[in-house]
Amino acid sequence: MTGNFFPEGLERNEVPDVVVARLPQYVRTLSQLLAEGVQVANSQQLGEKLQITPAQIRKDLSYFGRFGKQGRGYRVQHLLDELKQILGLTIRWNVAVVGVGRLGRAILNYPGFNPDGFQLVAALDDNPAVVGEQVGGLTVLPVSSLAEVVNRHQVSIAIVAVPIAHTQGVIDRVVECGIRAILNYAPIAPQVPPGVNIRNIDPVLSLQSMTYYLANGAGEGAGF
Amino acid sequence: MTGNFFPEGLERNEVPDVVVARLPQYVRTLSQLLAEGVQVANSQQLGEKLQITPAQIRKDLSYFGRFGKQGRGYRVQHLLDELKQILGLTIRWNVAVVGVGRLGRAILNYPGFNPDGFQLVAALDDNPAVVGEQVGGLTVLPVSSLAEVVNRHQVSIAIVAVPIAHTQGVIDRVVECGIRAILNYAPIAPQVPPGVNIRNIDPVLSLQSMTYYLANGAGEGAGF
DNA sequence: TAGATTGTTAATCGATTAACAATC
DNA sequence: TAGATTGTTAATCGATTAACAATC
Repeated sequence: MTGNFFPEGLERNEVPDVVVARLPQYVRTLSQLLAEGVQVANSQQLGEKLQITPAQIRKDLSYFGRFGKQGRGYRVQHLLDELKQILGLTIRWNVAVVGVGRLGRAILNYPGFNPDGFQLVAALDDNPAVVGEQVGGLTVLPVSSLAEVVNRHQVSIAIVAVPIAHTQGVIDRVVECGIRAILNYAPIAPQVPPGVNIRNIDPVLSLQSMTYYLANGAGEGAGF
Repeated sequence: MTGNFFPEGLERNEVPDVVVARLPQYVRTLSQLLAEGVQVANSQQLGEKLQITPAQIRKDLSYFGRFGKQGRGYRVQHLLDELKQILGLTIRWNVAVVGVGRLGRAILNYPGFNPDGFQLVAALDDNPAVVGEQVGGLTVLPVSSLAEVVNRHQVSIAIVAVPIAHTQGVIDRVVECGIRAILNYAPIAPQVPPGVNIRNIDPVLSLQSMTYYLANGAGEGAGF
């Protein structure tokens, strides 16, 4: 899609997933610092904000290049730009929401995706009572039109918020349409073929791991 | 709060957080198997369902006791009961929702928490226009009444869904009221003192780590 | 230049997996 | 009993942290 960002001959595959998962947090913190007018930050200061050791921050960044200056630290604006580039956040990503029930509606009306460059461009549902309705500024389309919608709008991400019983089936269809990134809100862990990314938003699992600590005394440190 | 569940003299602290985080998934899978009428399952079969190695499942379970029979496997009902007990899921947990904006409303109307033993018993907001309103069967109370509400309803978990600017402040107050488990929906990582558990539900972070793989070719295996 | 902080290598730590004796 | 699978120990793997030479 876009070029690749591995200057020193590093293979993409060498970057651990856990490192990639931290980069968006770095972007958040740097954006915040920028908004506060901070121009330069060192790994120590970033580490405090992020609750991560300075060594880890430097190590993480080293997978992608050299972004700091010895004796100084990192220019906030510069590092932010670089990380956004690496994460593909300079591109606008078109997103289709499949499932316009209670949860789907909340997602379609949630204003938190667009500021980060994610455009909800289509809403789909299989319930004839819902198709045609206007939700979050979009006309709900039948799921049967998925392939067409994906092509027409250049959709590369699907947010799936359908009942458990339909989730795996819907995700299979989404994958068939060429989608390679899925955000799933159903409380199951759907199977996807290699090369397809999926993340599950599952608040009940989070609650259920916390009750362990509530029931068995003591808590963790800073959570995770 | 309740008794502790470490038969062989195991210290609570020895169980890695990552293991605790997997237990709710085991519970899910076992519930599903039970619903399908499966009575016995071995670590191999569980591993396939969960996309985890059989060795890991056995290792994880061994932190808590011996639940299987050599040559047979695990009785689904029995293991499920044990894990629910360990996770504290036999208790009913009372939950307060702080923040009754769009997101808070979606949460209060979401039917997915109660079936798992979490009771939403109070809704609080600081907006005078919202206080007094009925949402999800609850009358919205002012945040100033938090301490009283926590005591009266024996609340031990807070779901916080307030704007970023207020999140840290609200969470500080929640902690002051004695809450030790927090589910935060604001897109920041609030600081909490040791002994307090917090989980952040942050779909934008999930999307932003997926764009990395979209922008830089290839995907991961089965997601995470 | 002297002081500070990066980038990177090596050491440590912890989690996952393999292997197998115990045992149902 | 023979076969299967657990529970557990030891080996491996990978991620985090410490340390320090390079360098701004």
